Amino acid sequence: MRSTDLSARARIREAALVRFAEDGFDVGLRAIASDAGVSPALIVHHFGSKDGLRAACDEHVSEVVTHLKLDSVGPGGPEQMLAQLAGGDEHAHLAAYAVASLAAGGPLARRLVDLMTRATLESLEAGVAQGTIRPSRDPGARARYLTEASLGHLLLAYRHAREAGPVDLATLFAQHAANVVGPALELFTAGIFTDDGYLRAYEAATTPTAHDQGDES
Amino acid sequence: MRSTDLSARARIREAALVRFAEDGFDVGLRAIASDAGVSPALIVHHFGSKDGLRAACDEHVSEVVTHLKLDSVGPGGPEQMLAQLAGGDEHAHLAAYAVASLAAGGPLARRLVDLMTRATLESLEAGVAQGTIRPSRDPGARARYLTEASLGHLLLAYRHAREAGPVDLATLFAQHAANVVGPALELFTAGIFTDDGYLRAYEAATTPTAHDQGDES
DNA sequence: GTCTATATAATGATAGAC
DNA sequence: GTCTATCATTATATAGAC
Repeated sequence: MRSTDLSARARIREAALVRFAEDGFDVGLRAIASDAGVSPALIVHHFGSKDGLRAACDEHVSEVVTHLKLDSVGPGGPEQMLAQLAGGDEHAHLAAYAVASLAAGGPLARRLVDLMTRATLESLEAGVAQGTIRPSRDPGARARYLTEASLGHLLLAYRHAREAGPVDLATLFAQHAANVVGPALELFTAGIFTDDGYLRAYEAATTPTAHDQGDES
Repeated sequence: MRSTDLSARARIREAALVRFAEDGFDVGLRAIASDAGVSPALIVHHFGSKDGLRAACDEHVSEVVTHLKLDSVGPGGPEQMLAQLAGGDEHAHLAAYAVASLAAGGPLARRLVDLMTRATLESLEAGVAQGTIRPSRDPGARARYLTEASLGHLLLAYRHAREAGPVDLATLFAQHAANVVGPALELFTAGIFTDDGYLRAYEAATTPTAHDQGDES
């Protein structure tokens, strides 16, 4: 909490956060330096290298997201966490950076996926306890599956929108939700199979009977 | 079908296909030229520019994939199409390029997503006719939702694997399938909600009653 | 068609004055 | 801490000989 935190170093990090989110991680140091109103050399002086700058951005976002009180995920999926981060307050550019980071990959991406998986698991288990969500054979695998699938879906939509032009996250989330809610509710309510033949066959193959157990030949 | 097709031009395109897939689209012309055993200038001579080279790769893959007889998608999802392309025969590097292209975005990506969405729709409708798949309120939206979600999920796994090291597609597909089959079958068989409250509420809000219709004030 | 040699532009990073 | 000036590298693309 040094007072220098409000100075050039923080200004550079903020500018980088925005530039990385808007133009991708291939953007040059000169553009960031120009946005921050400093010289390119000062960036290197403060962060060591471009990777150091990105690492500082990652750490900052990771810290804020981790310590943020997020509502339960609910049936909308983990993209609600991002939408919540993006919505309204001054964390909007953090959300933009988080989404860009998820789309581009890198160290922060895995952390965010894990974080959302955990939140999804908690939400699902709460639903199970309440009786609104069906129990699962493997709750952890289900939470990871649902989280990664809906996140991957969102990132596909994000990339698609980005290729058309600058992305407004609020618009993106709204349009994506509109496309997804119907089919998702349908799927989550009744599945797509008319009977449980596939699942029963899979369970029969993966959960060995008492007779099969201990027979390794 | 000119005989020159077997010469340097084709060799460059093949080398580019492999390099783009393995190292991403940021790879330099020098690396591709070296692989093809030609000078960088010859690449520009034949393809005009680096983008021209990529466009030629896109077109080649697009053409092969479009004219390929692919089995129906089935419950495994659209990644089966890619796994089928990758498996066995000499199209393996085309599949690698297709996956890399899907992961990185660009013009080919949208074409492939559309293609797989159509295949998924056909497969689902066949299942509906057979009685194994439940009918949908909006079959087109459902096919797109399922295709994009499972593709997005696969691409997340692909990127994750790539960041660890070189990717063998067959291994990737196998591991991803192993992680996904259980939760997917569970979801596709019975959903995750214990009752249809959410869906009924959504349907009530989006399908206006006879009384509501025509009332736009 | 294919090459060597080069032009031109942009990058990340450094040196050293202030 | 912050700057100017510059270096070294790499990139795509071009010019022109053969």
